[in-house]
Amino acid sequence: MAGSRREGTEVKRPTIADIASRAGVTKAAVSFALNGQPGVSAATRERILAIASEIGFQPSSAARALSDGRAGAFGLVVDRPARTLGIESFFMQLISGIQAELSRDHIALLFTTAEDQAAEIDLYRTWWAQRRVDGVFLLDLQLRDQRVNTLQELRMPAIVFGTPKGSGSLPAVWQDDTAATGTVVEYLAGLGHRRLARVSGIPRYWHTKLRADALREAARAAGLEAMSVEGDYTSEHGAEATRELLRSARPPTAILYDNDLMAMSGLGVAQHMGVRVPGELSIVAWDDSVLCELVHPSLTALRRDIAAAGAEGARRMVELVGGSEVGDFQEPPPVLIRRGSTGTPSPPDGRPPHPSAAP
Amino acid sequence: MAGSRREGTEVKRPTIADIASRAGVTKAAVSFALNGQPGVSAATRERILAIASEIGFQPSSAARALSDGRAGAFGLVVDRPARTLGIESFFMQLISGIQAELSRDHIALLFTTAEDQAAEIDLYRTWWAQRRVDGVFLLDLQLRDQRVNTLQELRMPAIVFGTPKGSGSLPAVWQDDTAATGTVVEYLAGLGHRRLARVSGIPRYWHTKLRADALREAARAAGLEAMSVEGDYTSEHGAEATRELLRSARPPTAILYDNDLMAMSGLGVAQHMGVRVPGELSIVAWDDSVLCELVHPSLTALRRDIAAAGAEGARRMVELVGGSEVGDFQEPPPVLIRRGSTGTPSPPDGRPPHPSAAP
DNA sequence: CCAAAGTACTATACCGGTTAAGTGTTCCCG
DNA sequence: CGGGAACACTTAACCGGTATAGTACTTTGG
Repeated sequence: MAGSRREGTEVKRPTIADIASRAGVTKAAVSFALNGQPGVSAATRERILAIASEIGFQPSSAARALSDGRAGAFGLVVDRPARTLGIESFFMQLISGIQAELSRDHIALLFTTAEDQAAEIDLYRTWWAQRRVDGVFLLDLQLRDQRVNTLQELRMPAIVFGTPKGSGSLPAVWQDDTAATGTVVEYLAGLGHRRLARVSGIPRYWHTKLRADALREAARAAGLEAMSVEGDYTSEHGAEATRELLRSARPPTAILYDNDLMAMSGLGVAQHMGVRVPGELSIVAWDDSVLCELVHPSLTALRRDIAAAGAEGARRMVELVGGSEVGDFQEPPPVLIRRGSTGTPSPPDGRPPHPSAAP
Repeated sequence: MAGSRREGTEVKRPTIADIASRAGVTKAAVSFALNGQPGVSAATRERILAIASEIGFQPSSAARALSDGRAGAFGLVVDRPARTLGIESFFMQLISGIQAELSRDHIALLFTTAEDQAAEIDLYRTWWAQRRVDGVFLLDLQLRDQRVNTLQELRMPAIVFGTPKGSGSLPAVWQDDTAATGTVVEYLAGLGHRRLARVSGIPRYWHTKLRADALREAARAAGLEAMSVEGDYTSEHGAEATRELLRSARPPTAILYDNDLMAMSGLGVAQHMGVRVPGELSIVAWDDSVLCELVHPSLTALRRDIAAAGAEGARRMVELVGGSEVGDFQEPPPVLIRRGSTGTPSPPDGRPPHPSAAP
């Protein structure tokens, strides 16, 4: 036969029918035995289990999905531009945390990127219509997030990573951005800083807004000045925002960046401008990563156990599709890792900041 | 009823049976119409298609998988330690390239991390036994790679990203590490360098070996000295290896690092030791990324179109599971992006390398 | 004008699981 | 000793598609 499609080479994978005929019982009996259901004697169950493990039986995910209406898989979509690095170790950690929880139940994770939010929503609709997934994990909740509406409309189970704000009926696994911001402000105030700045992430994200509000409030409470410049997580914006802040009439003595990448490029800009870190400027990064340890001085950063959050989200997802009522979960507060980029600010304006800056 | 499992809230998703009853035909007729098979009149086909799109019909992936024996999904597993960042933008680009190709056919991608290679192999076995995937993408081929044996034994389709060496019968999408190494050596020799070094990746990887051999050969051909230090892609090893090289009796004037992260920490070490870059030391990174643009001076790097490779791999995977014979594919040669970290080496030993180094 | 061929379907089996309902034994108890 | 329950299964339907065989009706040709 010409044009053979590797016929005959396919290895027949065992089914419960194979086990049944070997054990001399019916498919139903095998199913009962494998699933721990009553209806078979201990001896028969034993024999069936032995045969199953001997021939390396694993149930067909498709057959099971078709039969019990569960896909046995969850979905995770990213629609951030792929080039904003530094955030990406986040995904690896999140995924390994999620998977650690799911692999025990042989649940798979569909992971992919999408061009934009519209494409992401399309993907949810398609996945749901095709019964590819039993639910999805949502990231980076936005102020009026269309995804939440769509998922609620589809009655599609979802767990939000980020913030319970604006998640509607969707359960959230969240870190307390407000408290974490307070921690940073307290720490900097304790060092003697009086003028703080923040280079924010994209303002349409909820966590950006929460952190902005928290900074304003914490600064007010501590009697500090606080200013904010908008960034977008890229190093370019981090650099630009930093230049702007340092050139201003009353530059801050400490800057909190919304991610590690911007913090890192901010450090580079400061050093390039002859501003000593931490002598004249302290730097704090939100999201700890190897990047923070890599630069000189290394960056003080807020660390969060992302894998643990992923695992918690996965657990809640399993409960949710199991039909339980699931509530929000607040992660342990992020820990401030103190490194070389923060310190007591140098004496106020008027003194020459450093030798080489003399006109 | 207590303990209700959200009964009654489930939205019934449409099936071909729904379309059939609406159109007044049988399921078979609907199937023929939807799949462009003969057996229905143009008018009926039209009517069925209209109903299908009106009710938003999408075929159940499980039913289709069960029926035609295809999972409609491929798998991708990473078993690198999650903390070696800098490499990770690689995955995002690869995945988006793969998905760009697969989404057209509504094929899904299962992505996950594994503790080690044994866990990765277990996962392949499980996926295959459960018919979860139709094939897998393999990364970071090792010298005697157990995964290749397992996949061949299972007759499980697979596409290798990396090198055709040691991939056995598995088709590979690969970049020419040998030629790329030659490009770098030529470039550095042209600048006047005579002593090159390389901080390698993990030696059990094929591409590490290929690059090592290529460097030795290219250096010999150009009449240059070449040395090699082993790294493992982490910044710690990059730093340590760099210190070792720069402290040696005859330090190199140029170092090629096997990834961006090591190159970056190598730059930090050099600067910390008072070695001017690129004056006294030129630095080249394998794998371009935002990191390379972020540091001062920015890093000369080899750039590869990872998304394009992913797309090519996905195309070949589809052909492979379709039963076609699929061969290896060589990617266009990586491009050397010249940045500030490379230049003409300063005059040979004996001159004081820099002011502050005086005893 | 009637058989052969084509058209447009229908009926049905199948993929590999799960599960409700049915059947034949054995056991227990009044 | 007879009837019901408990046990250990079997039978058969179902999930939602695909594919093959069969059927009724129309068209064609010698």
